[in-house]
Amino acid sequence: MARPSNTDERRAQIVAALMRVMAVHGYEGATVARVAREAGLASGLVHYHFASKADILVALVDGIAGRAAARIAGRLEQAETPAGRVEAVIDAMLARGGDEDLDAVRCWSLIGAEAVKNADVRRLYGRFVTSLTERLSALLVDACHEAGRSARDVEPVAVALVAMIEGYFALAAAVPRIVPIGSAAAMARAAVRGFVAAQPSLRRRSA
Amino acid sequence: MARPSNTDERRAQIVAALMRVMAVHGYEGATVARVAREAGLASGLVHYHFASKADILVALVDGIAGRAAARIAGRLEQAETPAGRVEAVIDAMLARGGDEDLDAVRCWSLIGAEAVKNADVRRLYGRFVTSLTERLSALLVDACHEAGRSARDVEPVAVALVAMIEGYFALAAAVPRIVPIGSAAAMARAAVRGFVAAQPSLRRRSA
Amino acid sequence: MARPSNTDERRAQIVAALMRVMAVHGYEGATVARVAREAGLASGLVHYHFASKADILVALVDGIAGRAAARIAGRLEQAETPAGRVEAVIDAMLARGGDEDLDAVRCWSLIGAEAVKNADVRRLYGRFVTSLTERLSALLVDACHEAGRSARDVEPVAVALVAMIEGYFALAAAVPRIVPIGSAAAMARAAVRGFVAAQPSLRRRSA
Amino acid sequence: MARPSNTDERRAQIVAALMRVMAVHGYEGATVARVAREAGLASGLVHYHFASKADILVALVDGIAGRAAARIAGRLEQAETPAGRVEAVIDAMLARGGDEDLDAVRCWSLIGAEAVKNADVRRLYGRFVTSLTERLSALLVDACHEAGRSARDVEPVAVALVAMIEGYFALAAAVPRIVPIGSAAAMARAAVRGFVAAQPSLRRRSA
DNA sequence: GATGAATGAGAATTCATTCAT
DNA sequence: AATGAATGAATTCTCATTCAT
Repeated sequence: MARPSNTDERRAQIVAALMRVMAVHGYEGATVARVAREAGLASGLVHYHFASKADILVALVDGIAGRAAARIAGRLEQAETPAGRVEAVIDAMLARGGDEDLDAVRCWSLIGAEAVKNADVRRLYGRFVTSLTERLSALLVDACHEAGRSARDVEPVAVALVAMIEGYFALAAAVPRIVPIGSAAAMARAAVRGFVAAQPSLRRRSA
Repeated sequence: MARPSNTDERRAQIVAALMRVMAVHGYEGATVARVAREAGLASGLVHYHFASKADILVALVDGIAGRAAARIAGRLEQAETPAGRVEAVIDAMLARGGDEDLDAVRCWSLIGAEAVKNADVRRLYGRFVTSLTERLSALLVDACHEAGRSARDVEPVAVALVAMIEGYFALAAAVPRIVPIGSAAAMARAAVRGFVAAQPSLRRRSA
Repeated sequence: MARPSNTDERRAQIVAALMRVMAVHGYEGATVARVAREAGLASGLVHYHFASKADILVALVDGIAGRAAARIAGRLEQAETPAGRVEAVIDAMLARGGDEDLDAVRCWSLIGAEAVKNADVRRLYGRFVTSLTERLSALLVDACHEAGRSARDVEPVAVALVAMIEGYFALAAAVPRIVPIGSAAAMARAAVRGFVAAQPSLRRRSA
Repeated sequence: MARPSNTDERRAQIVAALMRVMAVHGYEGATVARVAREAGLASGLVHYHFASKADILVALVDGIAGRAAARIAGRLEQAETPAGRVEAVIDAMLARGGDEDLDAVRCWSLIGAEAVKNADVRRLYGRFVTSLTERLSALLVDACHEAGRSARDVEPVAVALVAMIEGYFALAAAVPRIVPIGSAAAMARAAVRGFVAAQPSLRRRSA
């Protein structure tokens, strides 16, 4: 009774503010005071809703990873062929834009760096990257089979794709001009095609 | 005249200490006091040799980038074919190991993040990445021509390669287990082969 | 008219919670939020019933001192000789146990410390200690007379007894193991006997 | 070379400042800023010499306990009889005065309270109190034997003496007026005499 | 060149208290 | 009465940088 809880909205508001501030100032530079000001809140309130600054970061990692997962799921639903599903994942990760996206990309890059020293972040970052790799591995197997080719040694390829994706994020965050517009997704798709084409055929005797 | 200057050694000592400390604690976590202790020096001395902490970082970026450039130059000398030269660059960046290397990789990943907000670092990081891209572009052109294929649209490919390289660094720094040993260079080479093979032939009718 | 006031119960509930929390965390460590949680109330409610945190402490001092006074009164009623009455007071203060008592003892010790800087607490603490001293003085006079001895210089003895009592509280609160079980009241009684015995006799020549 | 260390003086300076401030404001009220101001130092310097505020308190406990031990040792040297040695300890603890002493007494009372919740302080406080008790026990044994009396059950007496001493500190800190001047040591001495006199004689058959 | 003490501007965090509901 | 969100001042602690020696 009295005072219905608005914790969820407040937390979201704070996390969003952290993302915007962090995209400009980095994680250490995103002081609680700055985040609070960006969110239009008193700084004490931030700590009312989050136990520590590190917890806001964790929530941000969760949020960005969750939205990426949602985008992937959405695109996968509409894909019809195995190869299309691989491309759906690639597009979900690379074919996007907009200001909020740029902030998210910058933050994701900073999060990868934060993972080097912060165990919680490392766990979440590692979980996301690992699950992305596993999903891509599975889809690549299907894509190879559909093309009548062996699916051997697919995992390093999935890792390479993930590396390329993460690398594009790093470049977009730090040296935005270097990535030709629209090239990222196209190049990743091409890499997949090249890989599938290079796999040995399974129909040796059918010729 | 009395004491011969040892500034250069001292600076190198401090930069090396920053690299080791930063690999563990990140840039903000690498306090001047910690760096000095790691270097075995009094903390005041650090500021005698460097105007600011940021300057040490700049020297570190220079150092890591310079060593990478040297490795590239060394491998290029021994390469004999255009394709071999592309692979030489890839190997120079990805086919390595050892503890010092892991520190360097971690730092490079952190440097990429630092570039998001620090203009000096951004400039150096951007310069390195840009020059790597341009060099790869040129070598890819040669490799395509050698294979009798068109060299159109080579630049996005170079960028994709650089993204993959930077992405491997990010993964190795944050989620070391995920990259199968030795797979990074192999995958990058494969990607190049796939790209060249996919380019249209130049000699179709000249035969 | 609608809701019957429950202020008294609520206040008691809050004071009891402060005692439990304070026994563990000290007064500063007993945050209003912790006290409210311990009492099972919303933190805002605490300030509905008490103007300030300091007021809860004052109520706690009152409560502990009041219960001690009640115990003294109870034991005094059953004592029949002057010496027995002195011992009744000693026992009321020292011969007890139980968990709630340990909390009270700890709090009383903390209250003594708080009195050093907090005027309100000092007043209440001083009032209790002073009245205890005065009562003991009066009872000691009776006990001396009953034993046919002079009652000169009784006040410092009463103070010494009070000091011993307060000191036992301090030790029990901070170094519980050091006080042999049951020894406190016994030692205080012995001290009284020793004192009375040492007073000059009044009837030496009257026989 | 260069800058000879002055850490010891600085630490002593800071500890002394804490004692003065704490005697007025309590431990929580003795903010690092206030202590620094009292010591005439920049607040950062306090943390250069002490890792935490709690560490200053620990040093203060050490200091007060150490000075008490030194006073005891000094008086013991000059005592010649067993009974005199017990009184030497009592006097070392109770027969003193002066402003610095009042601060120390107040602080010691606060320290006893702090021991309730702070493990480090509890350890030091307990160690002091325990060693005081043991020393008094041993001296009481000698005093009893010298008087030709049994030394049974001496330990609770030592504890009672320590309780009285600590209690006098508590009273002096919180309700200074209540203790008649000079009465504390006298009463403690009297208590000891009463105790020894009450012990059974060892020379039953010599009569 | 070298040392390590000194400075002081923040940083995260806590918390009594207030207030809208 | 009751809730729990909101405020903002205060606190401990950190740290790059400066400086006396």
